[in-house]
Amino acid sequence: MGNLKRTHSCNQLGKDNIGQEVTLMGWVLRRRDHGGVIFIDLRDRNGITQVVFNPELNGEVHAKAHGLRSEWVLAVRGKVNHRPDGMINPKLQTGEIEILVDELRILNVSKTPPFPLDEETEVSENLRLKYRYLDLRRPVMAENLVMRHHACQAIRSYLNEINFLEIETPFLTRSTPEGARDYLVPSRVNAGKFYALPQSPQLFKQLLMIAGMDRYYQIVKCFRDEDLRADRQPEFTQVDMELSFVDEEDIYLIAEGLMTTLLKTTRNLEIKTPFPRMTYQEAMDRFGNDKPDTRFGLELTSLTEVIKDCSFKVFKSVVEKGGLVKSINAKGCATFSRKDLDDLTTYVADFGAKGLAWVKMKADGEWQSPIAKFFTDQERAEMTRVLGAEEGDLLFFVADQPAIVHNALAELRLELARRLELIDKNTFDFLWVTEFPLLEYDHEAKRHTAVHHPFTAPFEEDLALLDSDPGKVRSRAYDLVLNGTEIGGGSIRIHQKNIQDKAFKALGISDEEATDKFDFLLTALELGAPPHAGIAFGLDRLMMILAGRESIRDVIAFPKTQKAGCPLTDAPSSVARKQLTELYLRPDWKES
RNA sequence: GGGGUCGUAGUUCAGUUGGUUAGAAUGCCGGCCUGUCACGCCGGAUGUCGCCGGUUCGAGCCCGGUCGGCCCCGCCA
Repeated sequence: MGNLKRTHSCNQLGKDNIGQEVTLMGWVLRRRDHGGVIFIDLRDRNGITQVVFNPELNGEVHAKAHGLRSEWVLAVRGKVNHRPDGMINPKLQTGEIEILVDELRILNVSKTPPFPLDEETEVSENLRLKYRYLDLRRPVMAENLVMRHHACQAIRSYLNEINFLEIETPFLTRSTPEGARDYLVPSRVNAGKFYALPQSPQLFKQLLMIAGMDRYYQIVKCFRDEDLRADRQPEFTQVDMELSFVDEEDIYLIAEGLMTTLLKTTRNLEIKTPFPRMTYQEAMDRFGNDKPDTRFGLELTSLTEVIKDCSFKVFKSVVEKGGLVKSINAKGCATFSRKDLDDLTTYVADFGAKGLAWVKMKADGEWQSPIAKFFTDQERAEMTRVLGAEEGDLLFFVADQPAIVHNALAELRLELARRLELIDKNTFDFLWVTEFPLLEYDHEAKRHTAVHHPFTAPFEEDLALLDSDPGKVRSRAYDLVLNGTEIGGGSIRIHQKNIQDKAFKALGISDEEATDKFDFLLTALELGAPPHAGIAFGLDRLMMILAGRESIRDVIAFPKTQKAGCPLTDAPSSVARKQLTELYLRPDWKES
């Protein structure tokens, strides 16, 4: 760079700087060479400034500028010039000015980039990830990282202000049962033993409460070795927190304040608090899942009562076997074609529905439907009434076991909303979902597993049910849902050993196993554990929603592909035989 | 583990019923051009049609397999 010092960023200069001598450094975005005057759009993280090489002003520098190419790295020194009349570019922040270059230094040359770094071309994600450092030069991508930085700053200052301590917890820790598959790290100094990377700092943050830290937070990586999705990476970031001497209301208040701060910082939006709340049961009944998108209607209506004695065998037998019949009224959708209906039937089949019955509402309450004939006039009238169906409406029915009915109709509801464009992209609807069941039955493992995690406190009045009817026990867990995405969750924790013992028992964890795996926690609970509770937010998902992106990969600097690989570094990779033997791993592993 | 979809020039894509020399745009290279801003004009070069095998007189196109990207189901306390 010689004696040149950068004086401004490429988004900084305006009318007020006219006449000043400045030095900019950045990358060549585009070159417009007129034979005479040459324009270069110089780009850095912040924006773009047009720099001008005029042969009449400086022939030597102009000649040098002729050879500039895309993504060369430059330092330019020159005067800020008011652009001539009619030459102002309103699309640029710096569009009123340009730099008349006196000195050009080529800090580095570049090969022709493997893909254009403009905003127009849609480049395959694999290529973008292989050259992520080029991809991130694109302003849209850079803006996502800048927004994420500002969000983290806002989170830290908000929590610091209300007496939270940021405390680090180990990455090399022990594997615990329950939950996701662990990433394992072999121990060199302990033959045959393994660390696990944390799925969350759950137990450590509880131990920090027992240590009297009172309020803890951490913006921290968590690791889960499960398959990837657009909103799931094997390593992801949580805003993790834990508080002592609090109940649900304290958590809600602090979380709502945090979300308010985030929306203000990232989108300059004021949001309304307190957030609405809904029990798990109500969410399932009305929306079919525990993370309802409340930006639109299309709610589910139960018809089980109405049709339980009907003569339609499909519906009747489902009800007799403990199933449900539920329906969505798609207002005004009677114009859907046969193909639309077939597509939707195929769509819900992915979610386990064996069929999708439909009714097109005609004049005078008449049903146009393959299943109309199975019902009496009275039954049809009653269903029409319950669903509030009117001429022009389209009714969908799914009959099956509750889990399938709810899942299929919840997904149908979302698909209908997308097709009908019912979702306002500028709305941010938060919702607390509460009173989750403590346990759910795992048919494969033939035992109950924790819906949240094994350290979640049950409702006190439900404690007696732990032995008699464990599936009925409600937990003091809560999820925060934003626009139909679970962005956070937590619970009041168990802080008494006898309750924790009961919880392990209900999960089918024997005393021996509990002692083996969780002795440190059980011991700690007996040494003055305060009542405590916590919550964790998925930062990647939050940023994805706030940045209006479809994938968390767009808000992560170096994300993984669906195969959990990194096209840039080519991780994961083979390792030297010696590395394996040092770790007491058999180096000649073959697929059996 | 399963389903769907994509893979052709550096990039984004087109490629008919299986038929002769695989195209377009953009980028790249060269020339011209003093006010552009996705500058313009003229010219030029550029292909392991992901990979392997099969069917066929003949395969970018059909079939089987495989690798990779993306979306989804399962999975993700």
